[in-house]
Amino acid sequence: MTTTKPPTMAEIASRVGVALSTVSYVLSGKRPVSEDMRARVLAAIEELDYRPHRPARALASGTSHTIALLLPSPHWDLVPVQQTFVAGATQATSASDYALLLSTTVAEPETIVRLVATRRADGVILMETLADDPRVKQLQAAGLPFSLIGRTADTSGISYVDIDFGDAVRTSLAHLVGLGHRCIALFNFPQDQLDAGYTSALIARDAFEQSTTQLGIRGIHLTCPHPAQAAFAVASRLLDSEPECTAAITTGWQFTGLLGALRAAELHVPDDFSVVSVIAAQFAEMLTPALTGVEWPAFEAGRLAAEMLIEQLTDSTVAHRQLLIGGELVIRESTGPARAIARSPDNPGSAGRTSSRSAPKQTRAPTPSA
Amino acid sequence: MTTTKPPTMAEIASRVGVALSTVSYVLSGKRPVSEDMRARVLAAIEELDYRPHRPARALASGTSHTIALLLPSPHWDLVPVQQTFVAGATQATSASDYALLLSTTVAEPETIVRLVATRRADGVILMETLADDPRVKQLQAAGLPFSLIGRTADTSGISYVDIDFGDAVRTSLAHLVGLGHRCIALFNFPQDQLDAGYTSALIARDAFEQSTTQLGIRGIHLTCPHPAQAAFAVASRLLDSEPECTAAITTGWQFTGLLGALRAAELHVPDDFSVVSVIAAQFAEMLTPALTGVEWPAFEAGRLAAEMLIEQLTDSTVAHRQLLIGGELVIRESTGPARAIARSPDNPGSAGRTSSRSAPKQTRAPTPSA
DNA sequence: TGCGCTTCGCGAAGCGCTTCGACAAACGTA
DNA sequence: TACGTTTGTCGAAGCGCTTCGCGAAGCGCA
Repeated sequence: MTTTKPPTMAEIASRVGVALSTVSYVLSGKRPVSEDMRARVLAAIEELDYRPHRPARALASGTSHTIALLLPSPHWDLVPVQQTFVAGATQATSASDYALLLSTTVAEPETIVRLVATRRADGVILMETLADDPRVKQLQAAGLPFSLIGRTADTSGISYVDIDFGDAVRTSLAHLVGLGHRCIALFNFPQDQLDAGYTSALIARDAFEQSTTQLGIRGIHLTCPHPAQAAFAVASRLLDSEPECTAAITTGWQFTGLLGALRAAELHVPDDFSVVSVIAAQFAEMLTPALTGVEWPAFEAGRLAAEMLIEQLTDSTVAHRQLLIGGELVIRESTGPARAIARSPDNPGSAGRTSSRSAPKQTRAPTPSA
Repeated sequence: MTTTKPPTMAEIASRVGVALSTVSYVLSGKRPVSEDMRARVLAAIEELDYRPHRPARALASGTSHTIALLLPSPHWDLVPVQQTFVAGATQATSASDYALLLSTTVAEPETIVRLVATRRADGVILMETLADDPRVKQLQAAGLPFSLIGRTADTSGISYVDIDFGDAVRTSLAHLVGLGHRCIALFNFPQDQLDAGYTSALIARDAFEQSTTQLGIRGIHLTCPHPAQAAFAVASRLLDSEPECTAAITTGWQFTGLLGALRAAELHVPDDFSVVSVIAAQFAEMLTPALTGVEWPAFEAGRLAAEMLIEQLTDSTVAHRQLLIGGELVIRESTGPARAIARSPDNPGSAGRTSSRSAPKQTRAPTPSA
């Protein structure tokens, strides 16, 4: 309606009485411009509220100043950490005056290349990578700039930032072993994700098996179908068949099912059984008992992934950067000393209950607000 | 490295031995092209794997085929429903061969217009609208196409899709009243959000006050600072001072604080107190007890918002569409019949406990997996 | 005073596409 | 057979910007 045609560079130029190219050089700084001229041009730009026409710029310069972020699944059931990755990437992107394109990896892997082939984006950020990711191969084959949130098995020549999952598993194990636990289960991602080569799942498994062996304790590696609902059945079976297992580590949402199963079996957390989540959602402390778990600087990670990519785009000679960021194990109420006496199949939650109930942590209420 | 220059339309044209413009018309269909010619052109396109250069197209046509989605806050602490909105919008966007730009509304409201002024985007989707939203005014003043997920007080001439929050509050109230509750609290969004004019909060309040009056029951309207952690203190105070209050409706995450306070007061859910969440996150059923609450087709909503905008962009004569989508109250384990006897301040959780404990719903365990 | 040198601004040639007017050929009608 | 009409194709003029080569001053130095 009120849409007056926006001013172009030519109008700025003619208004100041200067060549079009001079205006361009004032803006880009790619050639020296006298102080006087620069000031006059900038004044005109200000006055007319001139904005460069991005597509025109993209056409002339051959770069769109845009990066694409590929979401793992179209329905986007991101766990909070992933969501935070996206937030971080968004922020870093706009901070560098880039734009962030959101896209889902649909069935046809073609999508990935298309974004860049059509010059909609200059580079790509990939999430949820597989150990041997076909998308990475495509990008490499096409010679397109990209960075990863996550990593592949062979990381030579690629830029990524990932959370140090292996370290988190080791730290969690150490914590539990320190509390006296000698038989610990790992509730890993679904089996099909392991089979597909989902890197985090593989790393968790390997770190767990290696570390339990090293520590000389018994480790039970479990995979849970459908992470969100999951793990209730798997956990019930475990509690039933492995009475000496007194603690578990979950890689994510499996803890909900696990906690449910523990409740159903009338086992008390942490007196009868300890639980650690290697990815603790922000609401870990809102649960009862509050969940001990590893917290990650996911916003930072997302930011870094974007920055790494933009750096690559800006300066093609820059070296690839690979970043493993550590998490922090926050000890809350779901972990405690191991019971002295093993559960008996008949009388599940009995052993040593009353005695250990008087253990230090018993604040059962969530943090009251001020 | 292997980056051969991608083919242009001119190359397609010369390869087929046809004018550049003909190729363009084959692609756009804006002028008739003979069947024979079209086939030859398409073959060449296929053969050379030609992709239109988007920025060039944008420059020539004056439209970028891109829409921008403005996230509420830079740190993006979206509740799951909001996240799902975004997912829906993403999907609809790519389905229409549009691109979706993600951006955060930073302090300077300037951002909104910039995206369009620089022709990065043709239109904007706004989330988390206020009753009197300055961003909406800006967009209207600038004459830019936009659609809302949410709505403003004055919705004349604007396209939006919103969830029917008022209806959800009424339905929830009816459910509780049907169970015999006569004094019900509403845990609304933080006071500052109400003050800022956050539409959903206002609607919830109004629907609640109107509906309780109509039903002839007592309604207690509460606001909770900081939704995520929140509500513990507010809830404790309520339980303390209002013994006859036997149920509450929360607009979101406040239920975690409320449940905590109930536990601390040794009140059993649902025997002593019923809880409904008007926005039930996907993990409502993973809680113990599983949460009764309203579920929303948020993916649809996001999809629709994007489609409405794209429709506007495509056909400027199209009428504005306003859509209020309903949620479904899913009754789980956190609501039950009201106690017959009121709590006494000294003996909080006693009244009628044992008797009502044998009520129908007592499946306390999460859904076991198959 | 004249030489080469740098400094700064100009003009023009694209970037890859859309779109408009023109025009040749094929059609219908009188 | 001559005429207007449609149908299908072409050429060229941009869209708003970047970038390259050129040249006009202005400089120091002999």
